[in-house]
Amino acid sequence: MQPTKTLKTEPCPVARTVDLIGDRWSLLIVRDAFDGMRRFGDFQRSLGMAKNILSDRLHKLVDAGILARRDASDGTAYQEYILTPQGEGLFAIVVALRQWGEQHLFAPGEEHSVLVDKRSGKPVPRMALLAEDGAMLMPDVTAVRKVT
Amino acid sequence: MQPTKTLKTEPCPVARTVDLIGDRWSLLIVRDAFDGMRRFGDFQRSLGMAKNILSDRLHKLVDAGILARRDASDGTAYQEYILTPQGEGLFAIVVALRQWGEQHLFAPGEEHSVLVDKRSGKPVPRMALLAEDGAMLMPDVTAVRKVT
DNA sequence: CAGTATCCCTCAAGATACTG
DNA sequence: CAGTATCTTGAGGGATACTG
Repeated sequence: MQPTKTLKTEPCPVARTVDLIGDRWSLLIVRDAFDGMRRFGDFQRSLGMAKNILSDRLHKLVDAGILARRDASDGTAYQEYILTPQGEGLFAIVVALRQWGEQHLFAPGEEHSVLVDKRSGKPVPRMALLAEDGAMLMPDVTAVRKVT
Repeated sequence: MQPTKTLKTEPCPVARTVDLIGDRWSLLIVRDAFDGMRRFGDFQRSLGMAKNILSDRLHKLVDAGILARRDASDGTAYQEYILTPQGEGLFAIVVALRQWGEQHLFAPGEEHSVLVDKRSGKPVPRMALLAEDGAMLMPDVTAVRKVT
């Protein structure tokens, strides 16, 4: 028996994604990367996590093709971790998590961070799933189907 | 020290959401609930997880206001678990996880499930973050800001 | 069938010391 | 500063037996 069942071979994409990044830290590292963070120490201070765990997660994210490890741009001997195009694809996930949390996990008036459009300075609208004609797709008009 | 640092009081909504549902099973239970699943045994068979863990997760999801526990509609003595409005709000997260997984975690031609619009039968478009004027918002034109 | 209770084990996570 | 290595702990997860 494997102690924790692997979901890597599940036919459901949700399951595979959760298996890959559904842990306590990976998505928070990615969030910080979206925020422009690149260096080991910056992540570590920002997240307050143990360095060995951070090291492990960074390697896993690199192996998964989500982050790329590069020589630091400032000429020091160190590395920096930047999002790959595949990693940038996680934006929708991070935004969806953020928007749900903003709406449901803060007391009224409680301070929290919001995502804004840099150009206008205004908070971004709520993300939604749209049909081809632009209508909002609610859960009940969608279904899961198998394809190859 | 608490063995696992709590993120419940973090100012970042992403962190709080991850703390709440960022585990191996919660989002898969929610996924199944979106698929119309309601009964304990159905979840258990679908997910293949230990019953005690399922019991624990269902309680936590109920406590979090994501699922509601009701008497079964078929007159049996048992309960069913259905998504609350707050739980339905997780749709965007599940869809975002699904779409990223579809794109990055399957070999070409490998069978997987897709989300379709029931009315047209066609796969739904990729979810994206849109500005008020309908333009797609890429990560680099957004920033995180604190508000109260 | 729908759970709850118990036991066990693994691994994620943390603390700390160490190296280049 | 940027990591790696080692040790310890406890929570998460699993198997199984039990109850209504």
